[in-house]
Amino acid sequence: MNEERAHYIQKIGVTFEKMGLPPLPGRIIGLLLVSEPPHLTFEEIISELQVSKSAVSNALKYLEMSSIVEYITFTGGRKRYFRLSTQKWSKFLERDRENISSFYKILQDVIKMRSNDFPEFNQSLINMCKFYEMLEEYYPILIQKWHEIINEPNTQNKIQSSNP
Amino acid sequence: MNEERAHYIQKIGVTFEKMGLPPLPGRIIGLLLVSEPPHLTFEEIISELQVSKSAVSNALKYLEMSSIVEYITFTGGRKRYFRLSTQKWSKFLERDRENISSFYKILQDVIKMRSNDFPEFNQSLINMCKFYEMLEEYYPILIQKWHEIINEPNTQNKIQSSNP
DNA sequence: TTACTTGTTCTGTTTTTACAGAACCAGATA
DNA sequence: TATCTGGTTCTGTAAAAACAGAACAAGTAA
Repeated sequence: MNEERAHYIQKIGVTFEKMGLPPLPGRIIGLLLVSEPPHLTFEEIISELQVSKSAVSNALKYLEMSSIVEYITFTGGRKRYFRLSTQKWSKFLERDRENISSFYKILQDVIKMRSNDFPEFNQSLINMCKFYEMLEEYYPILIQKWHEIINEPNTQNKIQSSNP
Repeated sequence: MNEERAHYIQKIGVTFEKMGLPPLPGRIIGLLLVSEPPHLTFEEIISELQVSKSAVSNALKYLEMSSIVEYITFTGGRKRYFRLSTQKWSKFLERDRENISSFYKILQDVIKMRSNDFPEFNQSLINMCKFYEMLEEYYPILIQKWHEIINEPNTQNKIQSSNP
């Protein structure tokens, strides 16, 4: 575990904490991002991050439920290799959107509940609503566009990495 | 404090908790959304939510720093009336985007750090990056569009609320 | 069968968070 | 000046979160 790696794992960890994940899941994401290979065993995670089995077990359970991590097994082996689930990545992104969308629904209810005694405030709530409407409208388009871009065969193999 | 109001305050509170806010700030947002008038004094917040002065003081400090709540004073009075800062609302939204953007920067660094030994994984990281690039590109456009929509004078006064 | 590998689950501890209560303080008022 | 109003800050506490360590379980190998 060299300095730079440890630094990134740390940094990625706090970034994901800010996004609402517990600390260890955040650091596991960091570890799996910088690891070569990008799949690690249970024990490797423990020894790299110096945490207990139980903590790792719970953190991995959390990450699997959140569609962030999955595991694979190699030929016949019972041992699991955990890795970032890049396929389901967009599913994870959607979690934020669910919060947004649930707040949007609440806002609509609130607007209906309110009297007309404070029209300025009501209007600003309506304006907020409009923003979320736009978000709901454009987000699926964005996802769609993204799938188009990453499936373009001519860019598919343009892998750029500085280390040879 | 009637049933329906209390229910919404609760619901809004948990929604904002999921978005990373502490419980009381979340409930204060809920309270200020359903209150008529939409501005309340320090004491009113205390008596409505049945919490301590210190808790409210800290929660309001937190909400002001987050650009969610501001206060106004009426003619000469020393008393502050706290309300949702609907002007700065988009600033609050931007906080999420800052997390996203900081993760995007990390991702770019990680891609540079990695060897070419696992090109498939590297490619999926690059694809993730592309999604964030798109987000960074379209979000400001969305904000811009939103401002255009809410400033259209013909829709400005179309206030629709069910209660007369 | 025993024993080992690969985790999981349970129990307890440490740390952090959220809040209460009281002391405190600054400006307005009497 | 003292006193009241409108908060803030300090100190302590209860509850929750994050984790460690040990016991446990399920499959594999010997």
